[in-house]
Amino acid sequence: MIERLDVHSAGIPVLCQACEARHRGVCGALEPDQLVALAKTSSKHRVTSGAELIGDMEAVDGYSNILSGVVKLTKTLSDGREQIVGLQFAPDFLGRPFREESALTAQAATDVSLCSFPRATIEGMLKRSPGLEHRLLEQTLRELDEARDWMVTLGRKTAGEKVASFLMLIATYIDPELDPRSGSAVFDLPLTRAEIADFLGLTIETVSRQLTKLKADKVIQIENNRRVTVENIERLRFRAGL
Amino acid sequence: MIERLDVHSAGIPVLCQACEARHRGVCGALEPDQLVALAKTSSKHRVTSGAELIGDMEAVDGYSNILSGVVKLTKTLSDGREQIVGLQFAPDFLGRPFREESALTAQAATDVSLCSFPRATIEGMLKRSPGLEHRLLEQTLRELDEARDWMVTLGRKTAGEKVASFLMLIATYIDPELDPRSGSAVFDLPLTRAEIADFLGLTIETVSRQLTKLKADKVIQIENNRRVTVENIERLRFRAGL
DNA sequence: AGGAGGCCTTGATTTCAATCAAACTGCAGC
DNA sequence: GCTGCAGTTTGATTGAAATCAAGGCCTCCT
Repeated sequence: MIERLDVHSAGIPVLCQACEARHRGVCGALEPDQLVALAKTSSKHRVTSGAELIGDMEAVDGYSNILSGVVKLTKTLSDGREQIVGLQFAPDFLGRPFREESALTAQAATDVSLCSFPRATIEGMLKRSPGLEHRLLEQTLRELDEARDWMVTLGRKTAGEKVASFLMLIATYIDPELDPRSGSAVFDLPLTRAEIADFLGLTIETVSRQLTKLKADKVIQIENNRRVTVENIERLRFRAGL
Repeated sequence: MIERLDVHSAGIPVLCQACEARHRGVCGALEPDQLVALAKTSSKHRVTSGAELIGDMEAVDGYSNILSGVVKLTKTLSDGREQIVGLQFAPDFLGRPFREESALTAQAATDVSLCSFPRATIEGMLKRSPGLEHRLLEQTLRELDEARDWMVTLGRKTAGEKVASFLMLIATYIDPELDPRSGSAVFDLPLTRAEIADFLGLTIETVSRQLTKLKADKVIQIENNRRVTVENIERLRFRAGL
C-alpha cells in the first residue's frame, strides 16, 4: 500500500499516521494540532509477555493506547487468590482517569506494543477536548457491558459453559465480523491454562478437562496447546449456555 | 426546614430545589437554564418494589435519576438462571446511553422514587454539555470498579466470604462514613434471600445457612429477617476475605 | 384473632469442581 | 540430540455448595 499525503493525513504526526488508535481508538477524537501536541510527549514501546504495566511496580507511567497484543487486568486477594477482571486489546485505552491508585494490576498477556503518554498531558486534554472524553465514555460503557456479561458467566454458568464462553469471547474478538450463529474460526489462545482459570474462576485442571471434553465431542480441535479450530461456531455457542 | 431564596437556588426549578441529584448526581453539572429546560420535560414518580423499570416491558421510558430506594440490574440466561449484575442507589443515573436495546433488566428492589426524562432531552444535553458527560463518565467508571470488585467475589470467594462481602457492601452504602476497620452498623437488607442469592451466584439455601453461621458466630444479629446489626465491622470484614 | 401464602430455615443426600498426585509434552538452551 | 522445565493432561479422592425435601415464621388480609 502506498502512503498518500492527502487531506486526511495533512499535519498528522508521522508517529500517528498508521496508528490504529487514530481510527478506532481515543486519538480519533483529536484535531491534528492536538495530535501534534500529544505526539511530542508520547512514546511507542514494546513489552514482553508477563511485564507489569500498572500496579505496584508502575513500569509504564501514565496512560497508554494498546497498539497490539493482549493485556490482562487482575485483582488479587490478600491470600493470593487471583481473578482476571478484564482483557484489553488494541486499540483500547489503558489507565484509570481521575484516580490515584488503581486497585488492579495490568499485565501483558502476550507481547504488547504500546503508545504511552504522561498523566498530565492526557488529563489536560480531557479537560479541553469533550470529544476525547466522549470516546473514553464509550469505551468505559463497553467495558462495563463486558464486565456484566462476565458476571453472569462467573456467577451462574457451569465449568463447561465457562470454558466455551471464553472460547466464544476470543473467537469473536479475533474476528469481529464472525457471525456467532454460523461459520468457523481458527485462533491462538492468548492466555495460558492458568490464566484462563483465573479468568473463569476455575482451577487449571478443570479448564484442561473441559477443553479435553470439547475436543472429545468434536466441538473444537487444539494443536500445540495453543491453536484452536472451531468447525461449527453454533455448536460452541450452544455449549456456552446460549 | 425553611426554603431560602438565595444565590444558590435563584432560577432553579422548584422540582429540583431539594433534589439530591442536583448535588451528588448528574444534574449538578447543569446550569440553571439547562435545569429549567430539563425540568419542563421531566417527571417524578414512585414505583413499588418489583416494578420493572428497563427491559422487555419498558415501564419507564428514557432515562431517570434514582431519588430514593434500590434498583437491581439483572441478566437472565435463556434457561432462566439469573444473575444480578449491579445495584443502584440514589442519586445514580439509570439508563444506558448510546445504545438502543439494553441487554439487561432493571427492577425496583424496594419502593423507588425516580425523576425521569425523555430519551431525546438527555441525549441532546449530553451533546451540548460536556460537564454532564463528565459526570456520567465518573459514574460509569465507579460502576466499572464495583463490577470488577464483584467479579473477584463471584469468581474466587467461598459462600461464606460472599455473604459477608454482601453485608459489607450494604453496610458501607448505608453509611458511607463507616470505617470498615472499626465501629458498628445497623441496617435493613434491601434484598430478599433469593435476590441475595442471585447477586452472589449462590442458592437461597446457601445464603440462609451462611447468615445463620454468621449469627451463630456472633458476627451479626438479625431481627425479623431483615434488620441486621453488626457489632464489630472489622470481624465481618475479616469474614469477607479481607 | 385466624388463616393463607410467601419467605426463610434446617436437614439429608447428591454432584460438580477442587484438591492431591503423577505423568506427559513441547520447547529453549546446551 | 539430549536435558530440564514450565505448562498441560489425566486419574483418584475429597469437599463445598446444589439439590431435594420438609417444616417454621412473619405479614398481610379479612
